[in-house]
Amino acid sequence: MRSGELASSAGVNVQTLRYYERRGLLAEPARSGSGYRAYPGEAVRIVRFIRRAQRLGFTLAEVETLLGLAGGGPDRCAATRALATEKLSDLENRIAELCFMRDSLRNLVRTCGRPAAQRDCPLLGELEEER
Amino acid sequence: MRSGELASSAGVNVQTLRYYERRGLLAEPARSGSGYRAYPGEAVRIVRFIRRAQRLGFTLAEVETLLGLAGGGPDRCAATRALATEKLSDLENRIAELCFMRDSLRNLVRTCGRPAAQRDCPLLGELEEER
DNA sequence: CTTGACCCGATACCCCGGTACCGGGTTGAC
DNA sequence: GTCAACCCGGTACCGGGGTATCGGGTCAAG
Repeated sequence: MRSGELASSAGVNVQTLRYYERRGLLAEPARSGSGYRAYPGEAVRIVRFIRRAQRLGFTLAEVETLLGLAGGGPDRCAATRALATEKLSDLENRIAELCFMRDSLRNLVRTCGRPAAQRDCPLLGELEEER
Repeated sequence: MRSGELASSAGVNVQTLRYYERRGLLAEPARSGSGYRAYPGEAVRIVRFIRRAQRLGFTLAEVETLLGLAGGGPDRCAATRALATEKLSDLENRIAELCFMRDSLRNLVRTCGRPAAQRDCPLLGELEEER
């Protein structure tokens, strides 16, 4: 698969692929005789994975770590487990905060027809007095 | 409260406060005779709110919107509600994706002592074959 | 009345995650 | 055998979100 094809099927642009390659996120692919990159089919999944992780708020450096986790054998398990566990608690905190924010917005939507004093939004409510 | 005090109690640096002020996130505070900024006590909560929202993946532009929601009266309710609703579904999607990622990492932690073929991580597992 | 910690505005710079542009080579359908 | 569509490496640029630095004014303890 050439770079244009990979780019369009993974939904990124060609420059971005080269950028990922430079950053070490995407292994350097084989080259055709004339120097064109020849990606294996799995590259599509890798690139999509990168995008997904990014949407979830992981940085590219973290994505690199995440990709490393997948490859480690049982020999590297302790390190792998430590990394995964750390990411996990990070994730849990973020989920909890987002849920709080979500509940808070739900309340706002439910009550925002009322005068300010009767609204109920713990998140935004604390700012009601100012500005 | 002067800028240094606000900065340290909200956990940001003084330049950042000025940056937020330029961006319109933080109202211009009153000034002392000699031109020093004099922030009201609530500024601490506002700045902390900004940081929290950012950690959750909101951009500063979105934070501005969020701050706007708090102030809107019932007259601007329709617009407010629309914005809040939109953010809400956005939030819900992100929560769902993060939960998927969390479950996936949990499985990895649970099973990563086994040989690769017996591990169970839908997220990372799909990358097991390559690299 | 000096000295150190603080503040001011302005400007420049930094990292991240790309994106665009350049001059030039390759491919392949017509 | 030409022409559009693709690819190459290199380099420059962009927007977001700050951070650092400069030259100078202010405040308060000693």
